[in-house]
Amino acid sequence: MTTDTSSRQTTSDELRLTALEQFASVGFAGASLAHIAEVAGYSKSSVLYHFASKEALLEAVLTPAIDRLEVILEQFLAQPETTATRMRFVDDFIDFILEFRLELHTFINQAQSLKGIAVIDRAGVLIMRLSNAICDNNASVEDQIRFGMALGGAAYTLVAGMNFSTPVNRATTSPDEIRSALRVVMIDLLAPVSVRSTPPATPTPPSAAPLLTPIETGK
Amino acid sequence: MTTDTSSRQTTSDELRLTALEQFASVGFAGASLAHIAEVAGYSKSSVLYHFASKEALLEAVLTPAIDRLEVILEQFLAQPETTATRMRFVDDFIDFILEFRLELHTFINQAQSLKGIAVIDRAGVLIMRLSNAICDNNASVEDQIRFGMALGGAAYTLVAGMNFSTPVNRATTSPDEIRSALRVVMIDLLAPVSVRSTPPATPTPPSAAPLLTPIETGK
DNA sequence: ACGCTAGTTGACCGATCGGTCAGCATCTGC
DNA sequence: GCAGATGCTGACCGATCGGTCAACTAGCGT
Repeated sequence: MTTDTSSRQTTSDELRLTALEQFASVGFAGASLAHIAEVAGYSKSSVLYHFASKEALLEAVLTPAIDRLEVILEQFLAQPETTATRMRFVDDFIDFILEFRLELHTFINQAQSLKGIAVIDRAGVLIMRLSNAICDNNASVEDQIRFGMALGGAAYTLVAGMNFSTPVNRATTSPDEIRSALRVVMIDLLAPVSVRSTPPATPTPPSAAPLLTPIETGK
Repeated sequence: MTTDTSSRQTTSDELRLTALEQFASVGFAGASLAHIAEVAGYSKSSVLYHFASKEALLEAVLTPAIDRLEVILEQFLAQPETTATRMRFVDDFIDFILEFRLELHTFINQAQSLKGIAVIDRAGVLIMRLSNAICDNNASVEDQIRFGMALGGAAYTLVAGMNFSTPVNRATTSPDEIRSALRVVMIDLLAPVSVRSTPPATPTPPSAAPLLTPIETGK
């Protein structure tokens, strides 16, 4: 057995990585086993030797990300909710997004068409729980939109959105710069929904509901 | 000739609509001509009679949305920039997103794999110009992320994100409610990039509404 | 030397893909 | 009546899809 616990790259790993890139860029339906194999430097038969089917390959590709997300969520739900734990949660979540951006992008944009596959359904309920954990009680439509835009927006921006920037921009932007900017925007997006739960003493005067001013929509 | 200028549904229209739904839900690669035809109630040959190829069908599906987006952008760029014109632009943009959510979702999430198709490339440069128009001078990384999250987040939330909500929620949420909530969040996201003089935002309410002066969305 | 297992591959399969083509209605103008 | 579009279809094509299978190679314990 090649049980190499260290960082060595096994065939399985290479195939998983290549498949992930393909799934994220051309979609699950658009990525053929033959093409994945060719890019990775193997034959289609080899792919099907390591993974029972195309669906099994998808599961193997996404499962680590979903596992990690589940850990983060459980850890957050296990503690009593304070501002500190909530911030810790947001930071963990940003770590997750940055580390598993391709997996997130794959799931976010294709979950609807992949319903029925185990890991996809599992991720679906996880996203639901995540949404409830952040918006929890009296989740308004606006709160749900804030969460959805944070999730879908991050997935898009970090994967597809970058391709619109000039190559110069992409090259000169350090990961740390992206991370801190993303953090600011994410917190800005999710702040109004989080303010609600932990104002023990300090106000938020009733006149100004957190950030929002009622706006009329003509039609 | 069936030049019916009124709202009658021609075969071409039915096919376009069905194709749009399929492209948005299972992706361009995953949507087969035979399945589109079957759902619409025609044969695959009929689809290829009205549209020269699968790519031509995609172009016919996306072009109206891109045309509309181009008009909005040109109109904004033609005027001197004031708070009023900028708000008008944001409202137009939200109208656009709501009306063409499926087209936007299709383009946003599959542009990278469809590069080379005319309408996709055209949409790509349009998005670039749009980003520059909103972030214009000294666009920081954070500004670009804000724009990307607004764009990708809206596309996701309005199409895929809704599927996670309970059916009850989906049914009881009126379009107007969604629209106004989306407007608040979008402006919240894009406000800092337009009012750059404002110091780094503390989540406290008073500083939050720089350009949120209530304006009728004349539509 | 031996058998066993893991890894890899090409040949092959039925199904489906996008696309072509000849033909069948239906309607129009003459 | 009929010539010519227009709309639509089934039969068919080569290519590619996901997946199966037998065969081959290389290493390892005995």
